Amino acid sequence: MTNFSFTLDTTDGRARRGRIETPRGIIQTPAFMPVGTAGTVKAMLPESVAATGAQILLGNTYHLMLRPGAQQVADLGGLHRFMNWGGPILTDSGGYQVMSLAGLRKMTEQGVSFKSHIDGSKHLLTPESSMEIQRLLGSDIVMAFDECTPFPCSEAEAAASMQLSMRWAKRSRTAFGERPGHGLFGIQQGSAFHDLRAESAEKLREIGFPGYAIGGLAVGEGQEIMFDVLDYAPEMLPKDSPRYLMGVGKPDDLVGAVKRGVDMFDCVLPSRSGRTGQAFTRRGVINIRNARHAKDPRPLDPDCSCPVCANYSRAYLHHVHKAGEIISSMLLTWHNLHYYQELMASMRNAIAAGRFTEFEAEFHAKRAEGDLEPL
RNA sequence: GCCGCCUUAGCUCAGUUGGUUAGAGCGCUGGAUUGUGGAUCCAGAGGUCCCCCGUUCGAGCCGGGGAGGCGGUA
Repeated sequence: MTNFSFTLDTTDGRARRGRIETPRGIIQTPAFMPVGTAGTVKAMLPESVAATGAQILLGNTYHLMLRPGAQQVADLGGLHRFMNWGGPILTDSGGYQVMSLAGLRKMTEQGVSFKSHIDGSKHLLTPESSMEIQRLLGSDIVMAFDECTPFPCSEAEAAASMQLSMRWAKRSRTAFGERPGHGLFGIQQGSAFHDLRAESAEKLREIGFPGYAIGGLAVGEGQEIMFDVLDYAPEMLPKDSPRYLMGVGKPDDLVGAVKRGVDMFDCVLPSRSGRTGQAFTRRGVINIRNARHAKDPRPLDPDCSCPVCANYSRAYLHHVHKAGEIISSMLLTWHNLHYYQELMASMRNAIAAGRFTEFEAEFHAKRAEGDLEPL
């Protein structure tokens, strides 16, 4: 198991059950990757993240480049050792920050110069430097450097952005070179335009990657448009490689995307929402700060097997959240990540059993019931 | 007892020479958050301007009286 490989075990409709094998461990797909931007899944110990069932984490080139610096991470033994996570790590290339930090950067054909939001210092990210930084970090799955195309945008803008990302994908592939045990993923762009998505997929396939991401979604277009794109975009990518939908999403986004043939996801929502008081449950989303939870002795989700639901009441979680206590972020993030992993596991089981359609119906039926009746 | 200062939203306080529907921060009640620039952002509710009388076209603001609080002093 010294190389990087993907095996497709079962399909059910367009939904796929498979596994990615890396020297650092196996990733069962469909998979959800918790986001650990700056070398930590905020509010979580690595062993707690592992206990939720997560098999791979996401880290970020841009943030680690600024602080503490890629070379420093490398000098301290690489990101895995630095943050005490022994499993696989995927690193984003900085492409998302090209969009999200639009006010702090300048783009050229060569790459993107950023003005650090921390100290104002200037930093240049290019396909070559992004590959070098991700190599220094030691990430197992490296993402090509791209521009996450904003939404909405005209077809001409989407085309120009996609073409640039494809030229950068080629440069990323060249700069990545051959690194046994590590994989470089290309990223499809093209916004919500079918022909651009097709052209992007074709260019990526010509370059050749061990995995492919669908980028530029979940950027404000809404679920309906996103699903429209996912009705055709995954099929444009090779069947025998993992397909990674970047930045997605809410639980029902994940279910709809798996149904349409997506294998991997990452999203800040379970961790960020955990810090701002939102909990994901089988019955939908609840906001723990709402006054109706103040005296409720019941768990967040009575059907959840996580330690938070086993040991803490909504009333306690309400109290510690309103009091601004650190444990509030810890417990809600833990529950949310556990829920996401249980959701992925149940989808994997459903695909393996050939009953994804039934699973989807049950998933939506439970949510339609709504949250627990007030006491 | 006397002197001074104070009293406006749940709390801490702004409020111009008297002029439409009296504001802020925090708190409260909700909402948002999708490859993390979020102790963030958005919205809403909430007032007998201590009470009474007077002046005035018009008073949170001016005058008189009263109540309560803080400080000083004998």
